[in-house]
Amino acid sequence: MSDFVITASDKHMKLATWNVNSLKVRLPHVLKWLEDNPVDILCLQELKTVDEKFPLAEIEAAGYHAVFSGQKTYNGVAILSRHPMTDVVKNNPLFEDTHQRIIAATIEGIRIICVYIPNGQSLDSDKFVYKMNWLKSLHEWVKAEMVRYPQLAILGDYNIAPEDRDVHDPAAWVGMTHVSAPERNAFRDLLGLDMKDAFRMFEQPEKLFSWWDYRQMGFRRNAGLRIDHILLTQPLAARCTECVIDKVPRKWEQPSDHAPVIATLS
DNA sequence: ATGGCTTTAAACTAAAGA
Repeated sequence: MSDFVITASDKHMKLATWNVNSLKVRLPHVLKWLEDNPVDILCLQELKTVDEKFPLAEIEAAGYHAVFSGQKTYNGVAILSRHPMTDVVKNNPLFEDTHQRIIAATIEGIRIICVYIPNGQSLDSDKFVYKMNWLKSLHEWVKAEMVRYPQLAILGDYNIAPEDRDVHDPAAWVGMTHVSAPERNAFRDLLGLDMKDAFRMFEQPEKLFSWWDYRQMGFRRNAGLRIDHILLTQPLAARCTECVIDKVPRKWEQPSDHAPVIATLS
């Protein structure tokens, strides 16, 4: 009998991430998307609202627990989960930050880290220095967390297109943030902690992105970048059977400029 | 074309995003 007991780590799980670019504006999209895609865990970025205005009642009515870390106007992250969450941590304890860009929780034995990595603005800006310092500190923290939590996933908006094939027009992006060598090295350093980019574990369509510029009909021209990622430690990567980007909500009225990314664990 | 589009906060304009 005990041979057939299903333990938490054997449960089929779907993990997703979505930069919603204002939860106030996009709440109807989030609720509709969860109806169509009842994932176990959804990490959200760019809430752009304070915690007092987080739509907890609506999220709970949809069958989800929620933990969140918001601020006025900018940034803000949340984890929605069908299962209870424990050991919630807001921001990287190794990095003093006035921005709310990280929230972590343990769900069904999996350590989930939801990140909104800084944009960087331009390579010669103070914001780029901030982005690189932020990434360096994230690496240090994740390295330590992996020892405590062998089953660890980092989901979010990385604001890094890891390779040229993740960029609609690599020539047009030369010298821009999101594609520079230091940013790509920082992404590779995270993979170097023995993590897998879930999307690249599988055969994927060419030119599939997770963000498209609002301007100049970026989505219709497929002028996009793949900057939203799900990184998995080996024990989770071994269970990952699929990773997809869902372009459907990008076609809805008044969409976020990002699309959700979903990983399935067996 | 330091433009293009969207959001927020505030105030009829500016900052930030990517």
